Amino acid sequence: MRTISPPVGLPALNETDLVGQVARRLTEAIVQGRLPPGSKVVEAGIARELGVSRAPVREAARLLEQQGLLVANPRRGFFVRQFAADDIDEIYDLRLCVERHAAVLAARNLTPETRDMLRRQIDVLHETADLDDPARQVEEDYRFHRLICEIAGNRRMLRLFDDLASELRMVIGLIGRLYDDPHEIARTHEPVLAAIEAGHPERIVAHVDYHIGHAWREVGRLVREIPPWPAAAK
Amino acid sequence: MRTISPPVGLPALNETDLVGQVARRLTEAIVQGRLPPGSKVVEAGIARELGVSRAPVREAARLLEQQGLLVANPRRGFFVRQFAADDIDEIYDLRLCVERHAAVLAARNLTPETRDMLRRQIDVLHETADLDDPARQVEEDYRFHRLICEIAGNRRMLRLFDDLASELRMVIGLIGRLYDDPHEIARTHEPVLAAIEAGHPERIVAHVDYHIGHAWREVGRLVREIPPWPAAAK
DNA sequence: AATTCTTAGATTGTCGACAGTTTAATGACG
DNA sequence: CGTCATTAAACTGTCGACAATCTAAGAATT
Repeated sequence: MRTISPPVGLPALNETDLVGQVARRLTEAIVQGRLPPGSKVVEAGIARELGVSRAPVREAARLLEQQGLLVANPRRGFFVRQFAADDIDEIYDLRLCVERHAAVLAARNLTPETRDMLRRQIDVLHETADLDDPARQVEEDYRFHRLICEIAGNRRMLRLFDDLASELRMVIGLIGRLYDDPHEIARTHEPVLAAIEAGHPERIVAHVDYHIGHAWREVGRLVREIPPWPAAAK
Repeated sequence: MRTISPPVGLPALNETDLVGQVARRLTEAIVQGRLPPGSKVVEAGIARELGVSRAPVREAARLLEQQGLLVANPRRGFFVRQFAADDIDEIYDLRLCVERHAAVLAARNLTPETRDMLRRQIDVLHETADLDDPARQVEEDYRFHRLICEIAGNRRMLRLFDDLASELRMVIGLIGRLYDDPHEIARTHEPVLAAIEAGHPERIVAHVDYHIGHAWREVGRLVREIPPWPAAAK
């Protein structure tokens, strides 16, 4: 005797989504540097470690490959991606191009609700700045930029942002720290939001350029300083 | 007794890349409309039809999912993507944003060689226009735009272009025809190249906007005219 | 000692099978 | 007749196995 289907339309969490879980675990391991760039990802090893078979691991690896965290060599296996300085330039070049556009669109679609969401996120950034938790800080930073893309309302643009962010998360995670003064970072988001609220395309682009350009230079500098990745084992 | 390894560094074609082959076959079937939008892609069926097991089919499907041709419903299978009018808008919005930038970068990197490649591709477009082969025409059109992205020199941007193009190819393939006068299309590429050769960012953006905007309106119109896809079987 | 050949171990690509879920068809009931 | 349970078929998610290939260690050769 089965009772009625659930009345509230809940997102229906994929109870047994092995592929997703494996993908998350792998991502975590990569970002935390436990799987250093250049190292081989042995399917059977991961599978044994997680108590699953190789099939879900393979599919998860393909996912991470598409996200740019892994590189596949046919008949040779998956390897953790190695980033060079010019990868950073590519990512930020594209990101800048897209986020400029996203911000302009977001301004066009801005409602009181979405405006408040952005403001609240800046508050969160300030709160997080006190926690001395770099990973969390980076995460909340992305959340702000992601919000802009969401408000822009182009799903493909949002996906692109997520892909670029996943690569950046890896790089930044490996660098370890990013910002010297987390509060300063929180502050630099404010003029971006102000420009969006004002709705002047030129001003928006100028502020986005300044903000992202800053991060670009910063990350680029750090990558060039600590270049040969931690331990390209194997 | 094995002779020496081949002296010339050839690309080493992946003899037995089942996943890739399956992916190509599937793509073909989708673009040609044999797998209509909304229809279910049964793994076992495809596998049997191609004489392989389900594993490669699954991985190929995941690939096409990332490319936006399929949609995965957990525990329910893969379905051929259904495009609505707003999908077209999303794709072209993003494409415009990216190609503007690509064209400006291409102008910056332009060499006599790459310039000639672009010119030659326009010639090819004119030649193809006489063939009355819409699919080929669309293909050569993409080749021109892709060249610009290649010359721009950002690999991630190129990949984004390819993904967007693969979605557009599907839509346009299903629409059947695209251009009334293929020669006119060939001609409209010329001012774009001219602007890139001249190297004025504003002029480049203006011409790219005009060219892509034209295609946007055209495709948008056709999609709205022939809206409910051919046969959303199943 | 350095380089090439040989061989054993490790790893990927692919396959067929099985359990659990979804879907469609059938029949019961209002 | 239409709605709701019941059952059978179809399909996905996952697994373990096997052959083909790659990798690395050791032997042979110069």
